[in-house]
Amino acid sequence: MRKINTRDFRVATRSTSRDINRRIALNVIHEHQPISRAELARRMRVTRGVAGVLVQELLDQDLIYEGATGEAAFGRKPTLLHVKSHDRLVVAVDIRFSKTYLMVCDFSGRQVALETCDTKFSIPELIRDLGTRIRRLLKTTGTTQAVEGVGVAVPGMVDQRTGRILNAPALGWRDVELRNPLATATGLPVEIENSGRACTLALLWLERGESMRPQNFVYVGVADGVGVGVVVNGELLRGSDYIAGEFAHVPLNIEGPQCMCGASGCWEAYISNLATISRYFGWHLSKLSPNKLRHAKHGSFTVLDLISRARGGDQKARAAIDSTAHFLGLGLGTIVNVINPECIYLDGEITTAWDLIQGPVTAALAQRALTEKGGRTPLRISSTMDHSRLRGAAALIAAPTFAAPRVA
Amino acid sequence: MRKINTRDFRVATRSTSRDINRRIALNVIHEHQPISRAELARRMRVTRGVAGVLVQELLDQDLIYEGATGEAAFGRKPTLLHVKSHDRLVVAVDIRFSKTYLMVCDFSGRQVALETCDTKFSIPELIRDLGTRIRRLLKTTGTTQAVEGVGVAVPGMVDQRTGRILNAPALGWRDVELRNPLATATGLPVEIENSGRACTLALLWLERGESMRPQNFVYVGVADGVGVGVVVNGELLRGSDYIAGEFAHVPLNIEGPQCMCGASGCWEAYISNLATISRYFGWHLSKLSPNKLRHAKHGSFTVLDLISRARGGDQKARAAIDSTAHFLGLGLGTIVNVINPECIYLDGEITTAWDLIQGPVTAALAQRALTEKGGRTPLRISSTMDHSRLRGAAALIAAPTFAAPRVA
DNA sequence: GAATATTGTTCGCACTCTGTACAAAGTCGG
DNA sequence: CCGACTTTGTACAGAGTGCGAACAATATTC
Repeated sequence: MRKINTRDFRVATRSTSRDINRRIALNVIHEHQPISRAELARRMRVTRGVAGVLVQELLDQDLIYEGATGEAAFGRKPTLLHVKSHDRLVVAVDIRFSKTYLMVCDFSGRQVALETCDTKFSIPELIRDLGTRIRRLLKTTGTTQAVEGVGVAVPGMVDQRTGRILNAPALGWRDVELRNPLATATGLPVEIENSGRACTLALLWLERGESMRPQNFVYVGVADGVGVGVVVNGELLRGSDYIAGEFAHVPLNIEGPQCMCGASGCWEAYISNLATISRYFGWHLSKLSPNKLRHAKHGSFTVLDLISRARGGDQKARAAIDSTAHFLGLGLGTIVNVINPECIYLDGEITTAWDLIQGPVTAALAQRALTEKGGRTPLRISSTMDHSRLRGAAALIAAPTFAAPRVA
Repeated sequence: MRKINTRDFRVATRSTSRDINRRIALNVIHEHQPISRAELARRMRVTRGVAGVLVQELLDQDLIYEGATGEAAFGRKPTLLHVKSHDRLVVAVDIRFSKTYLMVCDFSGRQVALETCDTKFSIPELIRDLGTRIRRLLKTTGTTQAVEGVGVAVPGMVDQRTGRILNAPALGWRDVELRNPLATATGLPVEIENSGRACTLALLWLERGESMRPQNFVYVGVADGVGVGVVVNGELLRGSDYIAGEFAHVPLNIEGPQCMCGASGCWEAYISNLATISRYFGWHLSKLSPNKLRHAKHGSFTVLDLISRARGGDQKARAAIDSTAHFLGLGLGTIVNVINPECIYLDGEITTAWDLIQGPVTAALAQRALTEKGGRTPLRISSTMDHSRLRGAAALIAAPTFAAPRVA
């Protein structure tokens, strides 16, 4: 039951019905490929005549192609249809503190080329560098196919509409323009998004073959910080200024440890990798000197080391991880009470110890959830895909092809 | 950019365009009434021909009517159109611990009849009582017009889809069926909703004349408990089990005071009227005996008394209110970071002291908000309308007439 | 009274889905 | 091999849409 916005709506034209149904057909083919026209018609509950016309238009637009002839026990054999994704290319960029990753991939997220380089912290330098690298990358990888855009994932708050980076403390950026300069430097459309939300988009748009994603879910990625993405009704929650979904800075205790964001007691300050390691070494996060902080963040000792120590019998390591698990579950309880998703996807190094932390996490979640069913919200380990941030950046460009048309 | 659900979608038929445009026309007329066909055509950016046909259909369906002839400086005078809401009736029911309110009103929320009675805590008794009262109420108030349904607001968690009350601690109900028995008892369609969300629906659907509501906002009502409703893209956030939006039980401090919900340190435990009064008297909420608790909840001393003492110079009262204001602002900060609404509507007795609390509230909000602009999210005092819960209950029945049709 | 302006209706046209008929291409059983 | 049967894919008339232009109705201005 959505209210129509009387200030900004779209009336239906005589081609609106066809637009809607063509898009539905594309999605059904994408989901069930390879599929015949007749099967498509049955799944869409339209006549084969209409399905035939829709398919012809999608063929004309070069969005799908006819593959081999299929098998059937009886009657005429069907011609099978596939979505054309292997020759539609995207450049995905993942900017982190340590490194910057560039990937060329197709619309389904399949990798074509990959490149790593040091992160440039000066914006003009970054833009110049990315421009030359992207041009060279496309030249070397046989750019016979058209590249349709550049997607960029950044650890920080991004206004996805204007393409400005509002605040990226990890990179030291505050209110800088990135999209437009990069678009002119590369001559391609550019989209920018927060890295946690980019991962969420990858889950929403680029997962096929595996079990279907629900229309309502939350993604939680634990790394140096905590990235969260919220999907409601099949759509990423963006909010009025495109900065919604920041569960990382919901407090567990307003009198708790200082957080990087300036406030105190944020969930992130309890469960980030940095917090877990600090807990092990007995550091006080808020009292760390900048030097020690940098060392803790990018030192040689990682959460993975901590986990292996815990597995080796180190009780202090085990306690640090259990504590993180407990706080992780408490925060998930808040997400369940506020968003009530069908499931929550968890990502990050800490999830490799899922066998160790599952107990405390689900116990803490059930403790704070308001309903018993909410307490049993399924937690799924986001099958550690390679380069999920890069795939999310690619989804920024690929998604509009498949998205539902705006109506009413 | 919404993803199409390939398991559950709606293909467009040849009447879909007309359905969409007819509904848009109804909403534009509702928003700008009285309005002529030509003006409607201009606002919808369609030809006058199409607008004329849409209007004719709405007239045939008895959803609008032709009013007086308007004035124009030049040319033929327009016939003005109005939405027919005064002869479409609803029964609204608001069940509280203290009293139960019944109202007959029209589709715009205009009151026709009102009745108050003691709340029945036994479900079979409640249903029998409501059934007879509704029948009698409709008989005495000239039921020449058809009554289209019964909307019920309940303080507690409600599965709006099945009409079951999951948990209403204030009334002592847990997992009870209410909708279907009441529907058979009254012979009318019944919809049930949590009272906080009902108020949100009233804001979304039944406010005209005043300034337009945004498509993204949050409602926060502070009473014995705290009721919250979240509106995203013009739609109430319901979640996968219809229990989303429970910001009342997001923690401020997981080691804080015990909350009625069983968890500790919930926002509600810091800012409910009960918490404010307890703070004044120096009670510890979690240590109150059931007897004292009942007295505190329904005793003669209310937050309004506390406010008048504060205005009279009582420093302890002033401190208690300031403290509540501070915690209120901290929680609003969480809402801003998670939902990023265009504005937040505040309701409840405490808002009558807005001149006293505005400072601490906005300061605390800005303290926790991640962006400067988020910290300046407008807070609006929900212009204390009479019976906002009842109007929300009415909206449960009235809204489907105006809602956008489901497509794709 | 003629010119002008605005409202509201009508009609041919292009575009859409719907239902039916039909051609194409295959299996099965004799 | 041939006819009965099944399934796929296409073709076409029909009904429901929006689009654009023309036209009638109504009122003001000069």
